Amino acid sequence: MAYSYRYPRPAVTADCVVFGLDEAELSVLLVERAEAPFKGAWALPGGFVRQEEALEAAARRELAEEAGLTDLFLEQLYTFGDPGRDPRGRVITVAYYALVRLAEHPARAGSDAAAVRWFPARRPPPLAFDHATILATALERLRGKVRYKPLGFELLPPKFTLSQLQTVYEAVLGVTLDKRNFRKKLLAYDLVRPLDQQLQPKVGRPARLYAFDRARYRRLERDGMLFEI
Amino acid sequence: MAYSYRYPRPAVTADCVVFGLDEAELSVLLVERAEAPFKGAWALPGGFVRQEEALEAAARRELAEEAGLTDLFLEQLYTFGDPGRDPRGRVITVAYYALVRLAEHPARAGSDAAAVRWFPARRPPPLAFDHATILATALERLRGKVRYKPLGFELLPPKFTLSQLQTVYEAVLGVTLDKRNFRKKLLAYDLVRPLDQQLQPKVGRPARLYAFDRARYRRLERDGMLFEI
DNA sequence: CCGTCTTGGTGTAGGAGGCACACGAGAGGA
DNA sequence: TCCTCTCGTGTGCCTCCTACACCAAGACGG
Repeated sequence: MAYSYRYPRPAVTADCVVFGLDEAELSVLLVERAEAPFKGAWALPGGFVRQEEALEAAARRELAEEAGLTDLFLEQLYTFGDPGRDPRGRVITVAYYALVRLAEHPARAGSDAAAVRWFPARRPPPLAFDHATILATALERLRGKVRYKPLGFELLPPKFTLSQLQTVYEAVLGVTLDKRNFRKKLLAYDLVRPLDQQLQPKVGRPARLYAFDRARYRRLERDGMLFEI
Repeated sequence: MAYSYRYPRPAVTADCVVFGLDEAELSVLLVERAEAPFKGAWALPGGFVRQEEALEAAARRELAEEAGLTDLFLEQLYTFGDPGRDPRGRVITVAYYALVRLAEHPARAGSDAAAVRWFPARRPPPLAFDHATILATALERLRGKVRYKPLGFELLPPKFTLSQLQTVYEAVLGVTLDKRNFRKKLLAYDLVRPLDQQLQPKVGRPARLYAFDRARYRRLERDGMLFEI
């Protein structure tokens, strides 16, 4: 069976830049390509968009198929469509970026990929296609957006300590922040709710756990206030 | 002649949200559709991406063909691809937004459109397809980005008065700004170069002209300083 | 049991920058 | 000459940002 069109049409894929946080380093999930072109090279998870499938749905499906990831924060990044970016012909890629709690998602290959692994996001291996450009674009977007949208929480478990949250911001922004100022500013927004629980670290004093309060964030957003780290 | 593929492929279009500034109101350029579907309705300028054409190039070509616009500031906005957004079948639209100096570009229909007109960007007529959604997305992006990127200058002629610039920001942000504070803040960035020329308004005192200094902006950007209105 | 190690948690003072605010200047037209 | 209109300018207050250091709580080992 074949599909015929009067004019040539590009193929369309949805690819994902999945970020996770490994201790204090920002990581990106890559899959080893099982097929030519770039067989054996590392690439972003993704694949062709089906005819009756929304773009974001395609991205989520590919993540589930290739890496077993479901229910993650996912947002459209940019669309890459230069002729020649894929040796097979004209392929337009709608790129997404995703944030996951890495601890909950150890790398495991899904049915469609030879291997799946986390890599340091700022020191990736050589990538297939123009995926290095896509990754760089995603890093830039993440760095820009984390400052005024509550993305940082997506990289952490539902209950987290303020030190962990600070680590997230430091990893994403690539800077070090003052502990007292960070806590003061964050608590002033009233976006995190302190819990009556503590997290026992390997060594040192136990730390209080907090939870992100999405309802309060929406209220803040509606009132025109803007959250800024 | 027909093109056959093993799997069905979506058609891909590039559509543009073109903003201009008419006195103190933000305007958007729309074209009247000459063909079904939505024949006679207003729509964003745009059209199909050719096989060997980059996405942005397609957007620029359509703007030239449909509205005679060339050499404008253009940036990718978002990609819209829900099944069912076009009654002809699966169509994925890579949307761009553009900023032009409206005074230099009176509306005139190009070869491919029945009519071209400027409309108030916040009170558009009913639009074809999901173009109202695309316009709303563009407005939101513009409002967000104008605060930290020097987009405002793209809506003005190369030589402008500070009052005109303030009007741009007020139109885009939808707020009123204090004249003294606006000037103080802007001049502190050293991004506009005062000229030894004046603009004579219809009535009132003549105003000094300024020019945006792109080189200084790049330097500022490189030094990690961020421009914020 | 006590000392040491490690991480958690807290307050203040000084300075920069945002914001609110009013009036004289220059030009044209009546 | 006077009226009207737009341009252009400075200050004071108050908020928020930043820089900075020490005690607390628990674990572990000697």
